[in-house]
Amino acid sequence: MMDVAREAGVSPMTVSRAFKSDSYVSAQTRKAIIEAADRLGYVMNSTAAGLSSQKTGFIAVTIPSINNANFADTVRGLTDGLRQSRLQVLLGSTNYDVDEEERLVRQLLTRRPEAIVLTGGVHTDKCRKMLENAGIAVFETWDLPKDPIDDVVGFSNANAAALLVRHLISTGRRKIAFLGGDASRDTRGFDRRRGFVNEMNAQNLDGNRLIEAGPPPISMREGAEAMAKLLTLWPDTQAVVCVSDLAAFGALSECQRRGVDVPRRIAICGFGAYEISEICVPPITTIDPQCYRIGQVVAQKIIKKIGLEPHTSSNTELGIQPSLVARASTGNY
Amino acid sequence: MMDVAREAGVSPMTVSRAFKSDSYVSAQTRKAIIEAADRLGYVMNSTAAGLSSQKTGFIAVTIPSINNANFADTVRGLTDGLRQSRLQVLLGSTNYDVDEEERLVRQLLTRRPEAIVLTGGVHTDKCRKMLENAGIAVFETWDLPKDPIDDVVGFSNANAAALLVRHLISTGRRKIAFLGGDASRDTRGFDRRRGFVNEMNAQNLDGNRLIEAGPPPISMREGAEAMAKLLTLWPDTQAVVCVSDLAAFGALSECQRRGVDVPRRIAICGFGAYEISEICVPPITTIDPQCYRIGQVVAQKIIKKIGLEPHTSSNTELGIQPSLVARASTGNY
DNA sequence: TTGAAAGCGCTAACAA
DNA sequence: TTGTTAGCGCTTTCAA
Repeated sequence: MMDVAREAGVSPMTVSRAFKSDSYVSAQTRKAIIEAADRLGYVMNSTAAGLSSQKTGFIAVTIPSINNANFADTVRGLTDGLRQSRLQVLLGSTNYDVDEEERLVRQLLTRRPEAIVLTGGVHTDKCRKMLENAGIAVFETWDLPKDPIDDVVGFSNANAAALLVRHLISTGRRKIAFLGGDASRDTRGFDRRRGFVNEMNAQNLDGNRLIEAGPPPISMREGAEAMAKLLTLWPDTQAVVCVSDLAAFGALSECQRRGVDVPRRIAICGFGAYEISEICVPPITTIDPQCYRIGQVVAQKIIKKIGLEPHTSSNTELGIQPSLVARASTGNY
Repeated sequence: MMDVAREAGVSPMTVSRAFKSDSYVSAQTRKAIIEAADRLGYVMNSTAAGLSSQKTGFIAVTIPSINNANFADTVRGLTDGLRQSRLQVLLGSTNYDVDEEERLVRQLLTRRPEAIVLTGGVHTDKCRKMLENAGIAVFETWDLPKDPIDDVVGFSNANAAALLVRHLISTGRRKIAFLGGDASRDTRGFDRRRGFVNEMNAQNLDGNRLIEAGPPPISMREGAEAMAKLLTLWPDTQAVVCVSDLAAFGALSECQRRGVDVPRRIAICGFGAYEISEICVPPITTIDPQCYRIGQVVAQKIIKKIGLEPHTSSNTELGIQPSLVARASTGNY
């Protein structure tokens, strides 16, 4: 920066100002400085800027897996929402594991992000404590935790699953199964199963047709295998709620392979409104959790909060309303 | 850190050492320091550490879209490969746009990453210059640029497409179409099309059956629409090479909707070895570009290079060998 | 194995 | 609108 200042014939401080869009620098001085910087191939050093200003410009984000279109959509919403700001997403993935999440959160906090966005509302005690101590805005998403750390932008996975159950019942099905992972890690998947069981019981139906397809996340292949298991165990099943569209598509493909008619012989629904559920034949009934919108809303809230500093907890939990998308895979019974 | 030092009864320098796994600190001193830090809720400040040591621990990575399982797999391979090191991925997406890439690269370089990993080998002049000036290892991936900036871990998209053409010809097809985006942005998609046309010409076949499905990336829906167009324009087409598995699955779904038999009436192949191509009915012939492996290899190279500093260009371009995965969607002609 | 002094490259605060 | 001074929280270097 000193080199640029010398080249442009100004003080380093003026160079610093020229690189911040808001600061008061005369247009021609700024132009001269930018040109000098270009000539010298100078690129700002955000590390030094962050140390000095105590503002790193980072928004830390944790997702279970980078390989999941739902979470990727939330990150897109967040990134797009922050594009016009000085803020930049710093992303890490937890592999659906709270201990891994704790490690990741610790690592991310060393970067002094100005806010942190978590997927899910279940964390280790240590992790929770670190987050509370960090003195920054904390967002829990994709869930509705009973005792939130700070702010929440999410929805009830249990209620969303119940929506599917009622839809299936309204189309005349009674013998309904749930296909998901084991309850070990994916708490959102577990909540969906809980929502399924509760709603089945509330409707005086048997909520015990549960197929476990291994540790989350469930792949298409595992969905197919689980469907094979289901057809063997309870061949009279009339409908199945799958923990995600990927599992649901796997299940559908297994039916196609076996010549099992969907939806007449068995109805299938998924979760997540992945593109595939819209395009496959028949298209799959699903829940749209509004992934992109979750990210967008978090971005808006962050911009609003980081304006008023230091962090003032305004804590207006925002419920997302997942919507049922009824399609042919649950029609014509 | 001074507070922790006071709490533990040592100097700040000793605390600093205690937090670096390699440094010489007696086991009991370290234990006391870690406990003191825990009591105080202290978390290291990587910003200050980075400024002082001139090592930020960041590896910058650019991908066209976070919403693409192929690139996500490469990022996974990279992240997994760096897990045991002190290095952390700093990810950004370019939206398949070189100008956006330039902006992103500039932003990422302000964070002073110790290496940068790019998707693709086509960049703006300014972007290239910035990268050359940065004095860090630069990796171009998913491509085989003629004039690489530094190091390369990729493959020839054109050759991979030719592989598919030869496969289709070997199964008896002659009237073959290509289904992809317009050539505006996705240079890898464009290279695949080029490889298709060249190979068709080399085999004395008509390489002009090209369907453009809009700006990249091509969604499943656009793949379906493009297939509809293809069946109208050239109804006697015997096979179609799609720019990606997503487009291919869209095309397949359109055939199912119309009762067009795949592979007897028309064969379909894709690109990318996405999970869907393996699970759908019939499974889709594709190219496996070894996404995860690309990331793994880059991680290995980075660890090797960042050891020997400052950056010594060892520049051993590593060719990835994409493999053909022949499946039912191109069988039984 | 531990400590003291200096400084990484920038920005806040104040002055002109 | 521009400049001066001090210091952000660590690590490097050198000494003990």
